[in-house]
Order: sequence, then structure tokens, then C-alpha cells
Amino acid sequence: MESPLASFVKNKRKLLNLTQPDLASKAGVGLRFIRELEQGKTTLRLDKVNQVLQLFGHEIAPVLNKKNNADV
Amino acid sequence: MESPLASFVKNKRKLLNLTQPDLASKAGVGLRFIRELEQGKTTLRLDKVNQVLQLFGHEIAPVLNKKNNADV
DNA sequence: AATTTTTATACCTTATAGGGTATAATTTTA
DNA sequence: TAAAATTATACCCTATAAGGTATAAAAATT
Repeated sequence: MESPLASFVKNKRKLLNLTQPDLASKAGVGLRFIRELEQGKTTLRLDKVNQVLQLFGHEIAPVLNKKNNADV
Repeated sequence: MESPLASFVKNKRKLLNLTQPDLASKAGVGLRFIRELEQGKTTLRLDKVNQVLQLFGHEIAPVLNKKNNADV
């Protein structure tokens, strides 16, 4: 499964020439977490994801959905 | 603790005149989850948060951080 | 193409997220 | 201001996220 979040992290990491272990230790999360994140696992914890995104000057936030159905 | 995500959900819910139980059942998550979400708990699961945001036509995504430090 | 580096997969363990429920507190409405 | 409705807090339980480690596979380097 390819998720936007997964691609985002993988790309940013590559841009900085970091390995997964590099990123893991910089972010203070486990190596396995980075792998699951980059592979699009959906059941990740918000705070851990943010720990990683922070390294890239980003954070998780609600944004408008493409396939919209804002019709509760 | 007041988080942007928490406020977002609370506001959207209010706009639609839903109670927390309403939102919980519409989103297919537990009532407790909605409460923790609206109270700014940070260790929530990404997929559950998305289940809720979807009702508002939104989803979680990485956005630029205010307090930036994109200097790995 | 052989070696090294990086990434992926699989297993075990521990801490806890999330569901449920019951009760208390707060807010709303009559 | 009582009564009703909504939200908050606290408990128990189960499933699993996340860490670690070991090995396999794949990519990159020489």
C-alpha cells in the first residue's frame, strides 16, 4: 500500500541522504516504526508520526479530502 | 491541553449539532475515543482519527509546521 | 560479480490504545 | 432552579503498536 504520508517520509529522508536507522535515531523512534511508516501502515500512533515529521519541519493536521464527502 | 486537531473536531461536530455519542457511532469508533480526541490526546491511532475526519471531508496529512525546524 | 550497505520480513515481549460501562460533573433546556 | 441531556472521569479487559533482535532479500558500491 502506498500512502501519501509514506511517500512523504521516504522522499524527505532520501533528500537528506538518511538511512532508515539514521532517521529512526534522529526522530527517537524505533527502526521498525520507520519501516512501517514508509510502508503505509495506517494504525500508527499520531505522536510517533509527528516525532518523525518534526525533523522535516512538518506536522500532522486535518486537510480537505480529495474524494470529498463532507455531508454527514 | 488544546490541540488544533482537537479543536477542529469539536468545532466541526458542534457545527453539525452532533453529540459525542452521535459522532462516535457515525464514525464507527468508541465514545471514549471521541472524548480523548477532543481533549487533545496525542497517542491516538492514525486510522481512527481518519475515520472521524472523513465525516467532515477531511483527512490527516503532513503540513508545514509553524515553529519550523526543518534543519535535520 | 563480490562485498558492503540498506531495506524487508518475521518473531517475541511489554506497554497501552481503544472499547465498554458506570458514575460524577457540567451544561442545557423547560 | 429542577430535570434532562451532554460531557468528563475512572475502572476493567483485550488486541496490538512499538521496540528489540535476528535473518533474508535487495540495492548500492568497489
